[in-house]
Amino acid sequence: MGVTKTEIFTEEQNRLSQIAKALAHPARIAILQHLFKINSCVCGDLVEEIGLAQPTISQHLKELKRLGFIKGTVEGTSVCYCIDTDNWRSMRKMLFNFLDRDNPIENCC
Amino acid sequence: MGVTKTEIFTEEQNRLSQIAKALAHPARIAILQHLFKINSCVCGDLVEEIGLAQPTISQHLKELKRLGFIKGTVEGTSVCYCIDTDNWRSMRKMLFNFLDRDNPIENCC
DNA sequence: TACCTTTATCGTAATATTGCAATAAATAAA
DNA sequence: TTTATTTATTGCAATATTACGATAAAGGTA
Repeated sequence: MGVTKTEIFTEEQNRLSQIAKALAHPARIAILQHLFKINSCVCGDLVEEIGLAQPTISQHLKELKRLGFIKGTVEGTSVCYCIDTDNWRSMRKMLFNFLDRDNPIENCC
Repeated sequence: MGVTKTEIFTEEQNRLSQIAKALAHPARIAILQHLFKINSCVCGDLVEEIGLAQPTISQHLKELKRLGFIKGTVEGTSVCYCIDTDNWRSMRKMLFNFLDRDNPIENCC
């Protein structure tokens, strides 16, 4: 049917997959990398930096903002984006907790 | 268009987004969690464990296998799945490297 | 006010994803 | 060989995602 059956999964499973989904596009990875690289806000140079059309970048920014990875404040005619540090840390922590396991059985199959 | 423009991104950006995409579904999170929980292989009880139809689970397993998160070996009529430890660690490392940053500027906006 | 700049939204086309019934494939057991 | 069991594949319908042109919205400037 094309729609995920969220109701049969736990809160944690749904949350983890949502966080992962936000990172599941190279443009959104690139946006986050750029924000960390310049170590401050970004005010509109993402379109030339990344090479997608302005509406497309706007859409990706909206998605990152929806999940809480970034926040944006209006500054004159432009909007200033930066990492939302608190949310970034909490989502990173969730992913770390999930990923930081090791299967002690090296060759079970 | 609906198709991601992979050619304008770096190898790393594409790889990271692919890894994230594999985790971007609660069923695949649940499968991996289950594999870690039982701490060994799983031979076909995932359908009842998760609650999706058998072809759907098979599809998710295929995707996890394609990315290298799990591996499966035929064992009689059934197939035995487990975490692919080496790949798991290397993909985890990539995600860690990407996620383990902090923006020193707390409130730039 | 009129104009410019910047970002968001709308509408739409192309493609991808999710889910499952039906069925095939593979192997074990009778 | 026939039958049962388990998993993979096919085909399809419903929905989601990606991308962008056109345009709106918001605020600054002349």
